[in-house]
Amino acid sequence: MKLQQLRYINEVASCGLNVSAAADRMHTSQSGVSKQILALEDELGIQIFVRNGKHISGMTPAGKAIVDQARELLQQVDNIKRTAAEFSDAAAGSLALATTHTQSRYVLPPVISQFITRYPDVSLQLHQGTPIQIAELAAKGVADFAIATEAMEKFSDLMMMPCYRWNRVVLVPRGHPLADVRKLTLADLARFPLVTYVLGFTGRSRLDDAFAAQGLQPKVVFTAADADVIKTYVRLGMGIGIVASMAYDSEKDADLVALDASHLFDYSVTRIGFRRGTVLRAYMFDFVAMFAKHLQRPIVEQVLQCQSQQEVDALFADTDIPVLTSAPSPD
Amino acid sequence: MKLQQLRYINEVASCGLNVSAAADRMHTSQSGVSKQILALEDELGIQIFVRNGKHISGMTPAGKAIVDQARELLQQVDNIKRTAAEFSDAAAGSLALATTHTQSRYVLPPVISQFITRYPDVSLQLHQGTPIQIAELAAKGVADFAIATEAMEKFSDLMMMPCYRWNRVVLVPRGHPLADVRKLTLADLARFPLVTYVLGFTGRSRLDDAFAAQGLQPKVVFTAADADVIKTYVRLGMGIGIVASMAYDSEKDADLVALDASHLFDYSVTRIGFRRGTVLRAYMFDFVAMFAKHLQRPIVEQVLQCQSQQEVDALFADTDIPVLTSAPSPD
DNA sequence: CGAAGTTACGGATGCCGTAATGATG
DNA sequence: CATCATTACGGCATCCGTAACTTCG
Repeated sequence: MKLQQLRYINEVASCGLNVSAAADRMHTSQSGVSKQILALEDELGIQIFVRNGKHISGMTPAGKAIVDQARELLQQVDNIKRTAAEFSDAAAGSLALATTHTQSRYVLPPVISQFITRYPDVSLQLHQGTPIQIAELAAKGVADFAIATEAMEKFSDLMMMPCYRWNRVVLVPRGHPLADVRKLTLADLARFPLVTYVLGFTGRSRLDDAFAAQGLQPKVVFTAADADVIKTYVRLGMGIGIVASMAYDSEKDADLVALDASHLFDYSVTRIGFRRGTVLRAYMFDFVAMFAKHLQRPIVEQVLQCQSQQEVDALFADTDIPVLTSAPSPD
Repeated sequence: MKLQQLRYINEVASCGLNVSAAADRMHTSQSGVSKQILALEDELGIQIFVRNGKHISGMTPAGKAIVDQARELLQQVDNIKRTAAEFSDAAAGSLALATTHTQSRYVLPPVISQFITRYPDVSLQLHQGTPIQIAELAAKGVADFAIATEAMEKFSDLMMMPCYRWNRVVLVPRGHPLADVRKLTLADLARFPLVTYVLGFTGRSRLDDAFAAQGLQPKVVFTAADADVIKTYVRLGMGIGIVASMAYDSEKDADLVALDASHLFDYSVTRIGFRRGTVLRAYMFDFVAMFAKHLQRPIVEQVLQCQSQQEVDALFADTDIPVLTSAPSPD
C-alpha cells in the first residue's frame, strides 16, 4: 500500500469516478492512476470500484469504507507535515481561506491586513465561492478555514464556531419615500420591489422567514450573490436593497441611505470552521483570534477535541457572540 | 513522505533509539533505515532524532510529536487493511491476544475452543506476558486485545472493558490446620507462610491492600507468576497458597483443599481492551462477546467511540459485572 | 577496540509516461 | 465514433543491501 494509491482512489472518488479527470488533477497520466488502483485492489483483495467492462460505474461498499478511511489517513499525512513545518519555522507556511463575497469584501480586509503584517512569511490564498463550495473546499482540505453564514450543517466533517452576529440594513436612494421613515416595518418593505441576496447566500433564508411569518409576500425583483451588485441595482432604481449591515460604507455609499432593519429580522451568525481532526498551525490559531476576539487558542483547542458539531455548539451555548454592525475599519 | 519512513522512525523510537535493532525488526539493513530517516528529516525540514556525532542520543520535541502522529497514521493503515479483509472474507484473518498465564491457562481455553470452531479460518496467536508487556503489545498493535487484571491504567491508548469479577481461594494441603476452618480470617492466614502471585500479577495488589488495612504483615515466602507454580509449592508444604478461584480445579487439584476467601479481599476485575482508534473485525467483536456475554457488539462499538478510559468507565457504571468463581468448563 | 550510524556504490524493483488496445454508450 | 479504462513497454527514479568509513564510549 502506497500513499499515492490512496491519493488516487480518493481523487477518483472525488471526481465522480472519472479516472482521467483524477489523473489530470494529480498531474499524472491516466494509465498510472489506473495501474496503481488495480495494484491496490489486488493487494487488498477487494474491488474498490465497480466496473462495467472498462468503465467505472460505481463504488463497492468496501470501496466507500476504504475511501473514507483513506481520506482520514491523508489528512493525518497533512497533519504530520504541518507539525513538522510548525517546528521548522512557526511563522512560515500558507493559509487558505474559503469564504463568501460578503466576508472577503467587507469583513476580512482589516483582519487580513493585520495578519500579513504579523506573518509576512505566510502565503495567503482566498477562495471565494458559494457556501456549498466553501464547505466542500474546507471539507476536502483545500482550504484551512471556511467562513460563512449559511449551509454549513450538511458537512459533518466541518466544525463551525460562531464569530459574530449581524443583521441587515435597507438601502434606498436618497429621496426615496422610505428614506425618512423612523422605524421600518416589514409591511413598508413589502410595498416596494426588493433587491437582495440569492437564496443560500448571506443569511437570505432568515430574510424569507421573517416575511413568511407575517404572511407577507415581498416582490423580489432581483437577487445577487453580493452586496456590490445589489447596490448597483438599487442605484438604478430597480428597488430597495436589503443587505448585511457590514456591506454599507457610509462614505463610499453616501448616495444611498441605510435604514436599520435589525428589529425586523433575526440575527444571523457568521461562523468560521475547519475540518475535524486537523492540526492547526500557530498562525492559524492567531488568525482565528484576529477574526473573532473570543476565539482564543485555548477555546479553539477545545473545539479541536470535539467529535460533533453538537459538542461544539454546547461549548458556545453560554458565550456572548458579539454583534457586528458595520465593516471594521482597517488599522 | 513514504509509509516505510514512518514505520522506520516509529520502530527506531520503539527500540530505544537504536537504528540497528530497528532494522533487524523490520528485516532490512541499518543503512537503509538510516538513509530513509535522513531523507524524511530532510523532506520535513526538521530533525526527528538528536545526534551526537554518529550516535542517536534522543528525540527532538518535533520528533516526539511526529512519531506520535506517525503511529496513529500507521494504525490507520492497519485499519484500512482490516476493512478490506473484512469485505474480502469476513471469516478469515488473524486474532492476536495478549494475556496472562491465569487467563490463558484457566479462563480462555473454553472460549478459544468455541472460537476456533466457529472461525476455523482465523489464525490465532496468544502472547503471554506480564501485565506491562501485555499492555505494550496491545498498545503497539502487535496484539489485538489485551486481557488482564492489573496495571492497564498507564497506557492511555488502551480502552479496557470490564469482563468479570473474581476473588481468591486459599489452597492448603489436605490435613492442614486450616482445612477445616469454617470462615477464614486474615489473621488466620497471617499465621502461616504464604505462597502467592508476584506483585503486579493477577490482583496481587488487592491482596496486599487487605492485609495492610488490618495492620497485618503476612510472611510471603514465595511468589510466582502463575497458579501452577504456586500449587506446586503448596504441595511441597512451603506454605498456604492464595490464588484466583478460577485456578482451582476440583478434579485435578483434589489433593488440595480450596477455602473461599471472597469475604477477605476485594473483588478484582478482569478486563479486555484494545487500542483506541482500531477497527475491529467481525470475528473480533464475536470473540469479545464469547469472552464476556455482556460485551455484545453494540456495546463495544460504543466503547470504540470513546476518547478516554473515563468515558468507557462511565458506560459501564451501571452494568453488573458477572462474578466468575471457577474455570468455565469447555463445551 | 567494539558498537553504532552515516556515506558510497551496484543491482533490482517499481513507478511514471507515451502509445496501443479494448470496451462502452 | 468519441470517450474512457486497461495493457504494453521503455526510461528513470528510488529503494535496498553490501561494504567501507567515521565517531563515540
